[in-house]
Amino acid sequence: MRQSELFTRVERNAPKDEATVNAQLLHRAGFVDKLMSGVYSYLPLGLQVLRNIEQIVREEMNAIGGQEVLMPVLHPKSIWEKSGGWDRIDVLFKLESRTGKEYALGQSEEEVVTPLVMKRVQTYQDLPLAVYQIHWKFRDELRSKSGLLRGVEFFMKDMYSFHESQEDFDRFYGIVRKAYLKIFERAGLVAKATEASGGSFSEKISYEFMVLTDAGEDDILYCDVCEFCVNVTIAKQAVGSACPGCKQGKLHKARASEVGNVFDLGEKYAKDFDLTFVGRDKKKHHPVMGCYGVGVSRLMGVVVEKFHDEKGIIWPESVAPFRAHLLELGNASAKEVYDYLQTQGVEVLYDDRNASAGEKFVEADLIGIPWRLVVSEKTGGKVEVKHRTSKDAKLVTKEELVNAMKIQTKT
RNA sequence: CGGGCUGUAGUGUAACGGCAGCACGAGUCCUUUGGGAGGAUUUAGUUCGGGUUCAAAUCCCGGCAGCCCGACCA
Repeated sequence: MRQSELFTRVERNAPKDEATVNAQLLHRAGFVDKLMSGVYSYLPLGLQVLRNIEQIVREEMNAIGGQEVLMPVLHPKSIWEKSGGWDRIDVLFKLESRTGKEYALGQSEEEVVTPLVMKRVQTYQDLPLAVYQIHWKFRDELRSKSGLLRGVEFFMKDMYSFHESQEDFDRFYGIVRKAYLKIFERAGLVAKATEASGGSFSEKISYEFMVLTDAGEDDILYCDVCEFCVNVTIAKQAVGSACPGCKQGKLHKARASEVGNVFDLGEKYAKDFDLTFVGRDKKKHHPVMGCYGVGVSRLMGVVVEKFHDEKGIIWPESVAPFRAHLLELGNASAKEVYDYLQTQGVEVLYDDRNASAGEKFVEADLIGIPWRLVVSEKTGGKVEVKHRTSKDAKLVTKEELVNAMKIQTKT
């Protein structure tokens, strides 16, 4: 992609109202544009990051047998009355058409997926089943905040699983848990599986996947030795007390952002929508349901909160909008290098603009693409390669570039 | 939803109640080109409605919007 043709551009100043790093940097670097509080447009660079995260999530969900579907955002009132959500869920957006019909905007999709699955599940042989989608969600939050971290409209992966027994749900939960930790790891993050309350729809414990960041909204207690971690709102322990899990470590308190969650829905929705299957005992049963979310757009914000410096964003290679940022300085032309990299399948943003060297460097640091390549009169036919996190650059020929960019630098 | 702060050009910022200015950006031209270059020229603004006043960006009231704290976030 030629940067001269990119329809967004960077801004020198941060918007004065934004206090969080992700809101400031993503706006300045031209990744997103705020339409109103909690609602964003994703511009070319931002959309690419969103798609990259989405693809990681998709691959991991497919790997555990999830089947992707796309369900409606506009829902009839009737399904929300059946589950009781119409009156109970205060974040539910409700609309009325010109003929007076009432609708809801999806804030979660149990009401859609349960009847959908009911049409295709007859016996225990059809179970277990897991379907998911990656789509917009709407929640009428009283207060959006912190850039992409809490929106009224946000992009989310939601998966729903159906099981013939509680034991089978528990088994599957373990599989999803591993897949989730892998997703966050691939996005460059370390997440903790945290015990939390099940909310008003479930008496059972739920699990939240938390990334430690001061920009988050939750406080968690975690063990410094084992994996034990609990949301402070339901914690029975105090800061500094011994870990109830391993009995060795101490509990520490930290601020965190919830990037994923799991709910054990039991038989609630199956009963609401009368979803049954014929079991091995030849009798009718309600399946046990689970629901699993990953906040895709929030994840993008959390990545920026975790990976930035005073100059700008530092994208992990797995989610970066491009692998390389090619700058041509002065009268030199990097067109040949650009064409070559494209034949090698390297995603490259080519800064072919007529701008000063300093401006190009500053903007490249702000945008945060992992590898910076420079072609100038100084590089004498070679290309200068530098990782965003490194101070040192080296000169290589264009044929050596692909190899030179394989060397990972720790962020 | 309660409380606080704030609304001036695309962005950032000035202007005692008295001619709305500056910087960056954007357009054109010239010179520049290794860490936000220089010159010439052009472009673009007081959130909305009411009130006080000879006169309102400025004071008062209300709406709307943004941010922050809290509550909320099945």
